[in-house]
Amino acid sequence: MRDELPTAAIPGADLGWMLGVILQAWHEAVEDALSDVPQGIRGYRILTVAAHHKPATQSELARHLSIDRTVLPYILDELESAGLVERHVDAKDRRARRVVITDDGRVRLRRAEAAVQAAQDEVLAGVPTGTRKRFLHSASALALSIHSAQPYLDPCLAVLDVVRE
Amino acid sequence: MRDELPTAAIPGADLGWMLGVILQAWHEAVEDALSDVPQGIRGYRILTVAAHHKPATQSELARHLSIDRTVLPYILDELESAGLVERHVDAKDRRARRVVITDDGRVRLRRAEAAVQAAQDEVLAGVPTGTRKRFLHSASALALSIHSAQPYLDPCLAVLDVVRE
DNA sequence: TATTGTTATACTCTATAACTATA
DNA sequence: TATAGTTATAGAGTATAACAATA
Repeated sequence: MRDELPTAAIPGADLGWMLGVILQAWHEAVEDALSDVPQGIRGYRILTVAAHHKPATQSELARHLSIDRTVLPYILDELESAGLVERHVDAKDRRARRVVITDDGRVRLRRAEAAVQAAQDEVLAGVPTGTRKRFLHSASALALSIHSAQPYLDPCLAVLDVVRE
Repeated sequence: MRDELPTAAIPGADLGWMLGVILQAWHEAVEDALSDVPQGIRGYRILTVAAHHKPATQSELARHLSIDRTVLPYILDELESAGLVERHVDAKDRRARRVVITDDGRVRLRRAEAAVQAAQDEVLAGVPTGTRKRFLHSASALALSIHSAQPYLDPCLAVLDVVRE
């Protein structure tokens, strides 16, 4: 370990600071691009998971979004009253609700995905293609490494367990 | 543009999500390692800037930390009453206070830097050295690209204007 | 008895507004 | 008049606690 760290190169610009700068720019750009999706980025993520994974329960969604489960109801209420998702009682465990995306939800998601992609491209536009690729790939590897090492007994979301259509 | 994006590869794990996972892990580990520094990460960053840059005003520090200037007083109060920094009235503009680090502050910072480094190493330990290096370098390039494109008329902090001892 | 989802409440954090002292 | 720093207050966001339904 003890790599050639940019941390040492620019005092005050530690890794956390750098990631904060990037993430903040990403958030602003993407939140802006998602003005027509209820609850913005959170609503978008819920739609994404609902569309591409097998229906998750609210607890699973909460863990995936890294928020408390008590925050979910009002987010889902908005998505549901906008007709983008539905809460289905799980047949095997009638306490749990599976969040299912509607046809309208899929249409809205499709538009949103394009908008998010465009916004993200703009955030990344300041560095050359090679740097961009290296950043996306290494960030992906690192995030999955951290995520899969989470001490959850009950795993957050089987991120790799994707339902391919 | 339109690179081979992990975004498309793993639905629900967009760039913002990945950075959030990494940054959260970093925050937890580092905040933990900085238990003896008043105000944790923020206190640490203030000490770092005060030690390695020419003394910044509180407005400059606020912008560097991406917080409102009204949040700084209570942070500085703690650092000052712990004897780690001092507020010096700027001779050229008696309204402004320059935040200066004390000798005790430098000692505390030295310990803190080692602790932060160790914590960060642990966060990054899950991926191979090459990935780690690529991540740190590309993140650095991207963060500086975004940061220098900020629409501040009054620049946040001349990150490159470092005072080398 | 434990867990899912829900609601109400309390708490934390942040930003807004108003003030002072300088410019 | 505008800006740096400060303070008090209001607002947004979050978690804590208590509840009903189900396991």
